[in-house]
Amino acid sequence: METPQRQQVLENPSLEEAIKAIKAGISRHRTVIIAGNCTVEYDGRASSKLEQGERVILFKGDGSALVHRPKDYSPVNWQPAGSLFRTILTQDGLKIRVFRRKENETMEVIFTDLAMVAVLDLVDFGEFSLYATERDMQEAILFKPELLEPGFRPITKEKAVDPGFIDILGVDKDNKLTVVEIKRVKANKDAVNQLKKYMDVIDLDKGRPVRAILVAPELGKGVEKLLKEYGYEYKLISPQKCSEVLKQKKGKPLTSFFG
Amino acid sequence: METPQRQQVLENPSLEEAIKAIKAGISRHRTVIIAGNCTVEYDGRASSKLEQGERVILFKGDGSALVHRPKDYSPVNWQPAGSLFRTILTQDGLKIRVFRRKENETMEVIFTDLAMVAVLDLVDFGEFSLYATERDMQEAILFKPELLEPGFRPITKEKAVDPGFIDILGVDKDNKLTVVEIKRVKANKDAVNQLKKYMDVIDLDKGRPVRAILVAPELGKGVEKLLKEYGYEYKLISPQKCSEVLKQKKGKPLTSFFG
DNA sequence: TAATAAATGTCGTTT
DNA sequence: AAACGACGTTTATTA
Repeated sequence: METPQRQQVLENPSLEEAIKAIKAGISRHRTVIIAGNCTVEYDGRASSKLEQGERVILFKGDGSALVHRPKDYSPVNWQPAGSLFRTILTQDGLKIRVFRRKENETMEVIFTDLAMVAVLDLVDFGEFSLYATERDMQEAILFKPELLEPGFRPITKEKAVDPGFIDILGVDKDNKLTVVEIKRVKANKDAVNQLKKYMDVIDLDKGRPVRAILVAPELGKGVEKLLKEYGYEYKLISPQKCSEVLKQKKGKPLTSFFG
Repeated sequence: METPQRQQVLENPSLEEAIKAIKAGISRHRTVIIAGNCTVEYDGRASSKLEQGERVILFKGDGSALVHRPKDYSPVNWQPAGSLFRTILTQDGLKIRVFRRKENETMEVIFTDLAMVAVLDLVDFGEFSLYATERDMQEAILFKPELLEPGFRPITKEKAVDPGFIDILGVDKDNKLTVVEIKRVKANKDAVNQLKKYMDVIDLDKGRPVRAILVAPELGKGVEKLLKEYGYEYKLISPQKCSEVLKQKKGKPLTSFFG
């Protein structure tokens, strides 16, 4: 009886050697890394063809797959999680077919030469925390409304109106209704238009003066002018600052979760 | 004198063994794959912290880096091409610092245990061709205008107007000016609004009736209604169909290029 | 360098 | 299942 290995690494294996390890790895939902000469075809929402060349391909236990060339951050071909893998030895080489039912998409990788095959049993329960998202900014302003301006009091968050959701709806020190739109990066004209959509329906509903404030760390070209045209205001707040405020509130950010 | 190896694969190496291979690989712009137990910290536009766990990390010769957990298509942390790597052995473990000057961003991976280190010299000049992009659809309609409707004649493509670029501007069989907006996936309300922005300035400029046609393989909810409100039209064309047409035109798609 | 629009965008949330 | 918006979006194109 064989001892189950936690990992298996093959260097320059034959296709026959490799296929056994790959099939075993995939069926056990291991992480399979293959480096070698291959072609890739994709057919689905679009279609693509990648000619012969040496790449690194990752097959993960959740059914996601990535084809990485020796350059670039983004994979040249891929399929998201939930795909099905089928590995067979053909006369063209070692073929791994990745099928995603949801989008009826297929990606086929055919290896002619293998430099390395690694089958790994990765254990990863590490917590991932991302700080300074737009949600963090919203939370920070709700927790400490004076970040926006003295006397501001939030009424609701994610207030549903016809065109969508108002990030924060509140009243200012003079009890005037105030619509707050938050962007965590430089705000462009679209952000102002989004704000205008909310203002249009708010105006209709109440028929009384309402303030509109765009919150962002920076404004894009022509955005200040556009804000002036509509009579809206701008408040510079950085996501970093909000992150700081949230750290006071609690040890962990909202966006923490467990693997 | 050593024979320069084309690749080096270390299984369960010590940090001391590994660092030599990694440093050599990075300095020669090789593709370096590391699997092992690590923590990751990121600081830049946002910031993040990833606690201990086993992952696969890719470092590419162009300065891109990816941290992949055993699940998910997308990397949990990354840096795009152009980043600088610095590898050092600290008392916390083997630390690889990835710095991107452009955004002033830093990603730090600290390995405490290594399952595998692979340094590969990948050679990849394979041509990549992607079919059925929005650009392909535009080209197809320009090449065979009857795809849109009989008698249609394009005047210009990518016509610059104040809000942006009109995909195709042409005249119909009755010589009426026609604005064509192309979407390669299901068109939503934004597509209609984009079309409206163009129509607003076209109307202003000419003061004569203009047709607006939204081209897409499908319409989202409420889009047909919105089109009717504005008096715009819809023409169903699939990117696949356009791809077919282009194949007639020439052997290769427009979007082919060389590595 | 900044702005704009596309992407096999992906990914979450809500209807 | 579709719609909607955020994303450390990334990427390409153009002014």
